[in-house]
Amino acid sequence: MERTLAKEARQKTGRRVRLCGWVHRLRDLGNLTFLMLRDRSGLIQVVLEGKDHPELRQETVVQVEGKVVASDKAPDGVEIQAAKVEVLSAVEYDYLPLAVNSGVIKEGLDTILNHRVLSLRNPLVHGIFLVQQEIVRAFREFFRNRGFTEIHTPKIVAEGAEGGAEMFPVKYFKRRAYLAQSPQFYKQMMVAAGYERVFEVGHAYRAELHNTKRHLNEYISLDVEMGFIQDEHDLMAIENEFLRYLFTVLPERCGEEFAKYGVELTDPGAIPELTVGEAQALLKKEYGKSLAGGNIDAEAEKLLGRYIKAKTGSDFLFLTAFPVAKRPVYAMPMADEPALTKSFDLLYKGLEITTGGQRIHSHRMLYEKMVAFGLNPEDFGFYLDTFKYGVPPHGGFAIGCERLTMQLLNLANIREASLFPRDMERVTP
RNA sequence: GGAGCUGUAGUGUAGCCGGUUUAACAUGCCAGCCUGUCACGCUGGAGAUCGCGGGUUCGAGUCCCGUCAGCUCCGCCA
Repeated sequence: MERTLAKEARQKTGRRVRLCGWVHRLRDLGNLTFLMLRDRSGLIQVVLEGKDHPELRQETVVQVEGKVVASDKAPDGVEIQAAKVEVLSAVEYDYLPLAVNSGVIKEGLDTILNHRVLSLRNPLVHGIFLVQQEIVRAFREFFRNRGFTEIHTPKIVAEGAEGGAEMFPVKYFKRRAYLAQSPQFYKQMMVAAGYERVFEVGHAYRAELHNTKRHLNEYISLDVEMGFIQDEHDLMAIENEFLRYLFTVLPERCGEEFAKYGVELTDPGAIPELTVGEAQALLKKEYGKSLAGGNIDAEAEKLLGRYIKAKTGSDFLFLTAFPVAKRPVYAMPMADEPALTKSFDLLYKGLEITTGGQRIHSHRMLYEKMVAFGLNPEDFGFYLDTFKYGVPPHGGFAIGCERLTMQLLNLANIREASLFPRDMERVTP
């Protein structure tokens, strides 16, 4: 008999089916036992009559055969009257280290992460990665539909995009290499290679000594780079469009998950913008907070997020016109204001989820910038050489996938949005 | 790199200005009863050398030092 998923049982009411899954919960009433069966599609109630069952415990892997019956007394109006229950795989634990079947997560983050396979079985935790999957899927769909090519760039690299201090060194045969902190150089090179528009879903590695609820040392970067732009506003426009698409598609594809997290997604509309200068003036005026040249710290991000939400109703805010000193060497300076760059950040609920901007496409300008930044152009040979052969005006941005997931679901810690987070202390599981 | 906080059954917490219990509560676990549960209920039971090491003291889960682990924040960033 073909396997039926919990979700599909309803369509087979009156028929005999075979279901497979885990014992989510047992309610033993003596001569009657209710078994909640969990599979990848969800939960369904199985009714076992009599006392004669195989040894069932929570999380035992079982196969059930029985008739699908519609019943007002069943949790979802449908249940399985079991004729046969078979243990496919027994459990051997003394205690479950965490509650797989609770509606709320009471365990601490450490317990959740140490027992990741079990915590991911909890439907609430499970849902986080269904949402994340849909974010990535929507990202791919959206950009493919606009003529972007999906690329895969190396994660073992020779030099960093912003220096070398925050990179993980790798012993690479007889020399030293690093884990890529960003696909920056390579995605620009793919624009130059004639693909014009590229995107990548890939890991980025940061050896920063940070230990906060919004930082990981390994994270998924949703990268975009496109050629033949007018300026950074083209990039902001397409990111804005992507977010509107995402917010349309997510409720359709994982509305249940958002409901569980009590989140309602509404069209972000046109995202408001402030220059860094305007934002600083506003922070000074509204909150008496002064910041050093071009700096927007974490507290400022939160305040701006709150302010914009109150003023415009938007959860998003673009910050633009960052000073040269606050941006990497490849950031395009403004023609009429060379101390500022054509770059932007995107805040979502008071947290930076994107950095982007127009890049320098002139070989000479880039070379001179590197010298001005105290970098040795020879260290960037293959990247710098690219610009000798005709690179269109271009730019791009990157979205932190875990950060977006976290903010969408209002998670308290970014580690919850990573299957197996890597932070300063954690390399296992 | 800097700063602060926490560590008590499987899990989540209480107890913490030294002595009142055999360290409490919830949940989970085990056993028994129950044919409509849905966080099932009821009865009974097991489960903690209070992270580890040292010190102060007549006496330490409680105070001090060290150590390990975790969390949070700053800088930096997605």
